[in-house]
Amino acid sequence: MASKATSSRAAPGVPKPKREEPQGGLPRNYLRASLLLLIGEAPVHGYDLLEQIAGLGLHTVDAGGLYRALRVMEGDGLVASAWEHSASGPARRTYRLTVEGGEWLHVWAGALRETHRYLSSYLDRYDDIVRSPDAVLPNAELPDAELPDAMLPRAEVPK
Amino acid sequence: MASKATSSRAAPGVPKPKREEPQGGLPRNYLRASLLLLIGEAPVHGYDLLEQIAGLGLHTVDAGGLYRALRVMEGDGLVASAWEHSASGPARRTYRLTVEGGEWLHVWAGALRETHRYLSSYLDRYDDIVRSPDAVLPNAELPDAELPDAMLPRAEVPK
DNA sequence: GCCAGATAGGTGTAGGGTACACATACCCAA
DNA sequence: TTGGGTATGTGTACCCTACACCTATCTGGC
Repeated sequence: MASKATSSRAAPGVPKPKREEPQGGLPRNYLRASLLLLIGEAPVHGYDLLEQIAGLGLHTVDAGGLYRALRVMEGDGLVASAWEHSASGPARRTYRLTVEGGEWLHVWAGALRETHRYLSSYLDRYDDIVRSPDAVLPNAELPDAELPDAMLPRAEVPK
Repeated sequence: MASKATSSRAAPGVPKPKREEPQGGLPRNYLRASLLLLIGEAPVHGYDLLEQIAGLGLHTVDAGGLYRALRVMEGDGLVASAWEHSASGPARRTYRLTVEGGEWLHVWAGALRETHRYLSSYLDRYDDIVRSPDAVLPNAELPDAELPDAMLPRAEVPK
């Protein structure tokens, strides 16, 4: 297998696993959590969020989904918005955090902190397996050989 | 609000947010990833996994979902199973990793390592907000006051 | 014997978040 | 006036998750 399918699409040889989704192994509802954080840092509008949010791991955000999430969050009372008519370009809807949104940001941060700890545990155990001499694993971390690069959970796993 | 609803159920006062789901902010497909890790450590059967997997953050796993995931993973060729008739108790289906399953474990570990880094970044930025004197946040991390403990993303956020 | 309970594995299904395609409108420069 | 960047949205299918429910085996107590 392997051959040469570096094209972000799944290799034809792979039977079923279509886990090359953009969000790979990011937390559930991470979009919501990220939006709360960014809006909590400073009031922003959607298009700005669309560009900033890549820095939190959401590289290929669906713009529509982001705007939809914002409207839903406003409906839930987590954020509030106001139109801002700039001299250049279309009007922009600027969001700010509500009190309840702030509470939820705290809650989310707590949950993500716990997730962070569990991931540390997961990765430690994984490293133990890989380093283990009596590796149960069929083939341990081949430096740069057979591992099919087209079936990644996320599009790319840099660094 | 707040009052006294420490009962793992959502407080009645909360308008919409039903984010008190068991899996809170754990990664997407974390069940699959965890099963791969555990089976990679040593061959096990489903019921055993059901008990072990809590150690990875999945405290309230749905047993049916776990068994279903195992069957699907076997259908995908990630694991292989064999019946084991013990002297005491019902027969158990023991799973082991296939070569392809091992490759996917590596892939998942890479994705989760990246997620781990992004969560570090998220939490750093959150701490910056909380510590910030000119906090944009309506109310910063009340030590143990108003924060409603019944609307947690995960059931409990210990330690 | 019989029944409760632990062990062990499984199905049905509704809900919700995500991904992808597509639509709309404003403003500016060529 | 046409294209492209800015800015905001809708429609919808898919798939994971959560919850309820079911079957079967074996052991121990009454």
